Amino acid sequence: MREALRRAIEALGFPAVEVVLQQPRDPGHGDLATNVALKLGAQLKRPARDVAEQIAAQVQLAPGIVEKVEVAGPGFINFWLAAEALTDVLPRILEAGEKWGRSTRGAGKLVNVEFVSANPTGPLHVGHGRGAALGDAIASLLEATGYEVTREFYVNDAGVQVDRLARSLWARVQQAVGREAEIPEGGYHGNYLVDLARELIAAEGRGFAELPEEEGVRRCREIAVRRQREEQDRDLADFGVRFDVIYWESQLYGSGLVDDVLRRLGERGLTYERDGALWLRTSEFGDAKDRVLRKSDGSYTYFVPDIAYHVAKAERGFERAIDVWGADHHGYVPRMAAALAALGFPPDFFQAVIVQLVRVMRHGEEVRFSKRSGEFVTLRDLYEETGVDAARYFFLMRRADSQFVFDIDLATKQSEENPVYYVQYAHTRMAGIFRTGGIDPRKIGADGADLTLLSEPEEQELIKTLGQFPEVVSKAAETLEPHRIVTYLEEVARLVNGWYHRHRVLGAGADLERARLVLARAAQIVLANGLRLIGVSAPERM
RNA sequence: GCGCCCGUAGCUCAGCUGGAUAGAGCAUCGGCCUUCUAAGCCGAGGGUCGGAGGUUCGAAUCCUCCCGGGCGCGCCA
Repeated sequence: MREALRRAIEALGFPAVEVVLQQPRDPGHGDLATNVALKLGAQLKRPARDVAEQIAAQVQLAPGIVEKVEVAGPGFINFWLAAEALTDVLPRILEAGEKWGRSTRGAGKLVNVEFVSANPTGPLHVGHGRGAALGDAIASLLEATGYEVTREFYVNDAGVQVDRLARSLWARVQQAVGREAEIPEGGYHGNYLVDLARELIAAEGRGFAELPEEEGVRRCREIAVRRQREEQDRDLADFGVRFDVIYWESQLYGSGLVDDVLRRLGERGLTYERDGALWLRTSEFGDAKDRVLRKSDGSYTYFVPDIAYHVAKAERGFERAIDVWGADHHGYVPRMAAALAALGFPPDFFQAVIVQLVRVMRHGEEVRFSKRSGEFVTLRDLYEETGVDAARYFFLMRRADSQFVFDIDLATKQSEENPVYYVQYAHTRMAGIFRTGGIDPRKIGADGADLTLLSEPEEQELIKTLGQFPEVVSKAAETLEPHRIVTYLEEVARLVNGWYHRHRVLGAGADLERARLVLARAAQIVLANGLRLIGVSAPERM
């Protein structure tokens, strides 16, 4: 099609332009349309309609594909496809089954998708949940487009925050045996540490509190970190998110990579000393200013291990590193990109996806959360109340960079007001047809079915839309935007529900029923595949 | 003050590498259950696409400025 247009343009002696074909939103404008004549008209300074007429007359299309060509509006060329060409996609969907929508664009390249990466200092909150849903869906999208994906969680177990956690727990241990102790400055006040301290005393005996402070804090650190990590993993697993690799910051120090990175930057002449500190010339690579690597007291800033961590990703064989970061970290993107550019990494190696904060509304008012005060909505609280499907769907139905309001009341409604069920219900209805008909959906084939009988407008629209799924998946993967899948699924569900309501499948007459079963099966496959990509179940019954 | 993101229907948001009358869900109003699940369908009302300029045959989409909201701007993590 595209090729035929290109040839026609060439034959007419017009300059070469990119031929863009799109599906017009108005069915009155055909099945496919192109605006090449408008582009050419502008370039040639000739009326676009004349150019369009010439192209339309010149273009030679394989018979049986296009039924009608028309020039319309300011110079669009509209095409109407023949019935066979349109329904041609249905057997392909049935044959591909679970694989429908997949592609091999990624060509087996290794990609690392790092997300959540919460400090091991407390339970995961709703913000982590949005990151988890997003990262997992991005990973799934990349897998669907042929990448080899590793889902990774990075643990800052060597920093100040963990130290504060350890000292906070130690203080709780002292309190548990009746001593006066205060949570240190910047420490963690959450009740989970009170519980953990009590547990510790129960398990280890009161003697635990008598340990020298240094050793007590050290053991508290180990115990608290292990405990928090276990709890986070449980929260994530029950949310349907699993990681292939948990990468510890402390691993980096053992590997010597941290010092190595500093050395490599120095060799390239990209560092300098000033005011007793060591600086990296990130401003030469697009950052707003240079950054400190080693403070004047001799210790490293967190920036150094972070750079080393990303270098390690490359050394582990990954060709792309995608990080899902909260909005509060967006300022570090140019800095990290600059550091990696300084080390000679290609610009497309590192990509950060910024996820905006989530506000949670309940009963019409905002639920505030803060780790300091120990009062917040945890991720587990949220999905235990709304269900995993609803929570994941809500997190993904909006663009990552939109600040959005999670309405718990809406998500928990078991009624038509809840958008989660809309897509699932469309899938359920298709399943219901097969169940009622006593048909095994996996055995439905298109062989021998006369698909040209699917001539109702609702059927034509639905078929066209089902055919777009692979493109939608590719685009979503390319842009790292899972919400495109949700938007698409809602469109499919709307068309499915409208079709289902207006036309019967079972009992429509032998030939028509046969054809409609193929369409119902194709719709079910697309809905199921799309839901799987975003980590939401596709139920048989509701 | 500087940087990034956002500003589209009453509410929550799609649409943004420019294209034909700006979409969905919720909310409001009116219809539809003897037939594959009404968690549904059909219809109606509702918009200066934050504002002002500019580029273009054509701007929600690109550019500039302004207004409003969020986040970030440390030898903190």
